[in-house]
Amino acid sequence: MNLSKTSEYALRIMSYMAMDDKKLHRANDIFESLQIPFRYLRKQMTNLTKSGIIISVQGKNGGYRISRSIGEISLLDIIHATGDQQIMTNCFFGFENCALNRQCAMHDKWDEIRQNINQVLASTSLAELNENGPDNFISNNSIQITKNS
Amino acid sequence: MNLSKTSEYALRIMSYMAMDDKKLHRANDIFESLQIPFRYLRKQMTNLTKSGIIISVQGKNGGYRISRSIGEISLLDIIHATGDQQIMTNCFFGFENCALNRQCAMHDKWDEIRQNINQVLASTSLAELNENGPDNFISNNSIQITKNS
DNA sequence: TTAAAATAATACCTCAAGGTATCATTTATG
DNA sequence: CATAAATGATACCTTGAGGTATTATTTTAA
Repeated sequence: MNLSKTSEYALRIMSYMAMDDKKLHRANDIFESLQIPFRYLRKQMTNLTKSGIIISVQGKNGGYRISRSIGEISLLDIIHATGDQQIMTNCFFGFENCALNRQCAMHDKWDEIRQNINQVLASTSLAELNENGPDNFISNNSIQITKNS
Repeated sequence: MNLSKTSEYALRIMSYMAMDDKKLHRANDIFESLQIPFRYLRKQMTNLTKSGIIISVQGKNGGYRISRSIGEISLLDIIHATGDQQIMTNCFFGFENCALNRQCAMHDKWDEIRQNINQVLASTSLAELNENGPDNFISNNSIQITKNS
């Protein structure tokens, strides 16, 4: 009933990058601010690049940059970019055909919740998050983690 | 962003048992109707018994029965009975201290969603599900599964 | 042109949720 | 009392998400 860790990470990464949205961010900088396991972060930056939501510049002085205007990127876009297409689409009881055939006893109530969540995620942009105050989405319980390459 | 399979199963099991709430249901009957993997079902029936939401009668002619009035059992109760206490309590970004210390940029919007979900789950009883029509929460894409004990 | 600093690719490891297998225990009934 | 029919306890297997390790590639700049 929560987002996957991968989606949480992606949301934090994109939020962080959006603070300076024209800058080329190095994986190492993101790691030092967000404390996401470094090698996993690296892997995911590549995935996000493949999804097109960020672009990468290889080689020395390389890094990552947000590919579009932060006003045009919704939280739902970010979640989708992680490959998590199934955000709140399933039947409450987990029935495969619920949406198609007969509806389960929770269908209407659950559908309302799903639509609500999707609406909030789709209508909240990175730009809007930024307006809620700088860096308040960065972890505030930072136990220092060492990088190990 | 979905319930655990275990919680889905528990909801289906309880919904099924609620259709005849005074009856002693055998695991085998529940299996034949719901097509939940038999041995996993058996294990979970024992877990639900330990949680107190159902009672078990051992020995020949034994089975399981709902322990309280179905008007008094909410969907949230059932989810909690599976040990899933974390239903929609977490920070959107996954920060540990968000609720306590500084709030993340999504705190208010997300809190509203969480409260909404919890309110619906806590206020919907098994009795109410039953009113939505008999057995419409039973799987309708039943591929016959064999039991193997 | 070579070394250093960055990302990319690939393969592997770990752990918990979901699922399976086996044996033990309880109880009704012939 | 013995058997069958039910649940209980316990241990193990499987799979995918999350995480790690190693090597390759790209690019800048001394």
